[in-house]
Amino acid sequence: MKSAVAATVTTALPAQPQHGAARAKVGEEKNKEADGDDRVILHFDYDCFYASVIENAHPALRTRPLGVRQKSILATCNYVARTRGVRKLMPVAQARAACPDLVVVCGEDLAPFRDASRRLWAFLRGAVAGARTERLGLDEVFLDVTAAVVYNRALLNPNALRDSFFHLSAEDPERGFTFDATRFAGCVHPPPDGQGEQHAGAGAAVLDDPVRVRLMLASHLAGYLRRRLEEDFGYTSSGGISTNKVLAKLVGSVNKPRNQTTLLPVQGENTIQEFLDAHQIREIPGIGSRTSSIIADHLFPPGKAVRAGHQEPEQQTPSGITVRDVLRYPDMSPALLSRILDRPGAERGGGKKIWNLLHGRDASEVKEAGVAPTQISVEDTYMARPLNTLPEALRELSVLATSLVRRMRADLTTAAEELTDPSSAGSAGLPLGTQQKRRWLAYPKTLRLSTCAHPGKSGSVSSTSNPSFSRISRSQPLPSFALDLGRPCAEVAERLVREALLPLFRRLHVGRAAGWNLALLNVCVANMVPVAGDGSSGSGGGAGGRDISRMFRTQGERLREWSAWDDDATTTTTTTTTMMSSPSLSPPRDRNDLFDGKAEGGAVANGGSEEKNDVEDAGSASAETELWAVDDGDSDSDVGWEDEDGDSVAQQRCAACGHVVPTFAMSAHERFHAMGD
DNA sequence: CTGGGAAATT
DNA sequence: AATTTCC
Ligand SMILES: Nc1ccn([C@H]2C[C@H](O)[C@@H](COP(=O)(O)OP(=O)(O)OP(=O)(O)O)O2)c(=O)n1
Ligand SMILES: [Mn+2]
Repeated sequence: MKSAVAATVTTALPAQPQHGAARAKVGEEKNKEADGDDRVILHFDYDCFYASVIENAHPALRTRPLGVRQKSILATCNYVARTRGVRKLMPVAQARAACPDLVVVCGEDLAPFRDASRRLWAFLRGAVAGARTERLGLDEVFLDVTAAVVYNRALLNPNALRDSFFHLSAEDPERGFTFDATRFAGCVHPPPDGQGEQHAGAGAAVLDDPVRVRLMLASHLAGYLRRRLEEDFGYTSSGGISTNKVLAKLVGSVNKPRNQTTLLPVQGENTIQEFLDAHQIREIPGIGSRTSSIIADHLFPPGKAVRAGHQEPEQQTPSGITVRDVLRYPDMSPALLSRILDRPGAERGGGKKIWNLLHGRDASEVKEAGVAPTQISVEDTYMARPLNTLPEALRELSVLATSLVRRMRADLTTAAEELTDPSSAGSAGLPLGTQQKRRWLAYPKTLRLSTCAHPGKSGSVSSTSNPSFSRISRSQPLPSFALDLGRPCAEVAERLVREALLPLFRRLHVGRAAGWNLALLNVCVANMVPVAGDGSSGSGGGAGGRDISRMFRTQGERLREWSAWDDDATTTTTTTTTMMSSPSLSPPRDRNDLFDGKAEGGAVANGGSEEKNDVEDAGSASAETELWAVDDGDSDSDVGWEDEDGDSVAQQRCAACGHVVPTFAMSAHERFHAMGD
């Protein structure tokens, strides 16, 4: 609250002569509402992520319609299933009706997905020096690659654009890749004339349009990173390239599976607004179902006029209102939006924020995620048979607490190296085989228990956008014994139940000894305090190998690496010709030294955590045989991975189950054997 | 027969 | 402690 100086946004801008390539003063970000094209942001969204994790562990499933189930809905499904009418978040019964031979795998334990997500994130975060990375959920990553792109723009050689080299580090000239700077990688959004809707590779970049050149460079960077994710890790993704987070994410969904799209403003056209106008407001990241329906109800009151003509009883979330509908509404303005959305508990600058999103403006920074989570929770639902008696509740609390303690140890501790060895700053230094002493990276201060009562059988209101019933929660300080690493998880968990969770439970349901009809329990630790000497964002679950980017973690240092070229970028428009690095260095085409395929977060004892992924087959009774039958088709089971190239993928045979698995996926496959069964 | 989370904001 | 957003 110290200097709310620039809070009012008006800010006359008399003296801001810099144009185009002016880099952002990183310290302040609030009042720069100017063009908003001073950054370059990449967004990655892994394709059908949970399903991809399962497929990498069981490659035979790749060619089959696959759904990943949590209780009675499918969290996601692969693209084979989608062509057969299966959709994300679809009830299992409905999915099976649409696709009788759907293979259904249980995905209630998120550990495998969390683990895969972390390995991909560790790669992305070490891949581009000076870039900041932000994770959103398990399968999305934003990268702010402005510094690297500006640097590489300065090094472009106009006389040899086709043989350009993209530097991933200013310090190690060999780190990078070759690319053709006369074209974009992947798709561009408004599709260039003549080209079909889908394909791009779009036209030569005009060298004097700095934004266009930066986006061109970024498209190649995104393409390179996506190729690494696919070839080295086995995960395809969709990429979006633009100048802020909301646009990068939105445009990435234009060409969905295994593709990427760059939002490329066309001179003299209102490219960005036209792109946004056609979207349903609910589709804009940051405008959720709640906001969306409030706006819709205000513009088209339910009792009155007919909406646009097409309001079929189907149409779940989108609600039919487009960005254009909102912006064309009489007297629409940030202030009007604020009034519409105003209500107790509403967000402070809500109207203005929504207004900006509707215009594609998003000044929010890509926030570097700390290695340690700020919250860990474990939950289970009991829709089929709600909890009503104390023994039941205690049993479930015990299960959840055990799982929570295990996760605390996995995600909040690291191998304790220390002990008179400061030389570990540089690189690896793995304590081989020594007893796994671990120490806390951060410890939680708060324990919270949440419950949720069953909605009730008498068909209460199930409006599409409200939670069927509200959660209630109580919290208390986390007892210190919960941090004792010397005791078994189960023992700590039992004590946690008796001394903390049960009291919390009684506070939640005062005066009722039974008959709560609970449909959900959630146990959560939060309020993490970083352990001194480590910093919450320091080392931890990151890649074990050398990670150059770690040296540029702070903002000041981040800019320093690229800064020599950043400064004169504006003045020297075409004088960079002599700075070309030799493309003959030719980057390592095949193998990436950042990837050593080791397990990372799951170092802590993990054995038989709960259930492995059970496979069910709808059509036939032979559930198990579907998965483990090796002989069915060695030849055809991997067809999907030879799609475009015609190159075959290196494969190995799993010693445990005999299955043929691509080399890159072998470590994931083996992890599945280790997990259960 | 409608998951299992994580984060920001108030 | 609750709501809302995101996946
Ligand atoms: N309401 C949601 C949304 C997502 N997820 C999980 C399952 C997804 O696999 C993963 C990623 O979410 P996405 O929306 O990106 O969906 P997918 O990656 O599965 O599919 P797509 O290829 O459309 O990105 O997060 C979930 O459990 N519940
Ligand atoms: Mn995804």
